[in-house]
Amino acid sequence: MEKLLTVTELAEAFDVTPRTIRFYETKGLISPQRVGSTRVYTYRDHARLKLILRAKRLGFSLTDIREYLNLYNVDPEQIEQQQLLLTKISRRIEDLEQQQEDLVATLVELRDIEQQALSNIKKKAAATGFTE
Amino acid sequence: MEKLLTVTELAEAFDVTPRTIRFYETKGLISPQRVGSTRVYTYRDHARLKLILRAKRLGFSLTDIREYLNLYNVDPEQIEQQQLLLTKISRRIEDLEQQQEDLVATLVELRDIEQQALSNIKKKAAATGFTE
DNA sequence: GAGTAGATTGACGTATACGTAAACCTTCTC
DNA sequence: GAGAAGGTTTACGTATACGTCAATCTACTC
Repeated sequence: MEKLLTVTELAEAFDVTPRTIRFYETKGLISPQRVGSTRVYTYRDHARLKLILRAKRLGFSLTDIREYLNLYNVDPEQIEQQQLLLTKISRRIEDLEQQQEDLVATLVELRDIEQQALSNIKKKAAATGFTE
Repeated sequence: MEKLLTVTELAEAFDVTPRTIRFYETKGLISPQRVGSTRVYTYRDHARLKLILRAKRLGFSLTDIREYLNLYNVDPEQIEQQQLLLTKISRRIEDLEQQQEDLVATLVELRDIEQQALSNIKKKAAATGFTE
């Protein structure tokens, strides 16, 4: 038996607000079943939201994320769809590789500043006479 | 002698609009000299904009970027400043390492989908009798 | 010196991504 | 059965990041 979640429960699981999840639904990112009018979320929805939030942390727009999620649902029988899928994926991968470069470069610089800060503190400590 | 650039020239160099650069100025991200009322940008401004746009690609908000740029301008003599700098940098680094994880995970999944698509196409080609 | 090219400062418009409040339903619980 | 708890939709509000004029001001150029 699968444990079903309410909006609030799912929201708390990922530290977002229910409003956010409902908003994503209006944007077509996630579509839970209903019991009456109440939304209920399955494990699959949980996994889907996880994907959404990960993509958000990477700076994707909700529209981009919708596109991204759709990559998972392409009919394996339709060759043309698969071909199109390949080109879309290629573009995404290129973007992410660019981002990876940016990330590495930024990390290098931050760690450099960090080292300088440490050395500055050391110097000052020595100059002030930390042995007293 | 240093080659000075106008807004439009700098904008073209990075494929953004002059409006964008002026907007960044109102946000305190970049502050060129003036000749009369006209903005002129030095090589340092060029480098600074490069940093800004790189951070943007990583999904930083302009406010975050302002903070980020300020990390470069902390007085090396003020130990307290340097201490504060260290904690700020640590947080940034943590964020970026999280992002790196996200990135790697996403890339793995995309490449997986890519392989499946390729295999789907291959199968279909075989089934349709591509030898004829 | 009239025109054109490119710069400037407002000021308003717009898309994205939610926050927030109002009004309304169910569903327990006592 | 009255109320509290948590769900729903609808609608307006808001911060961010610019786009898009409009009006104005030099600075050449012919």
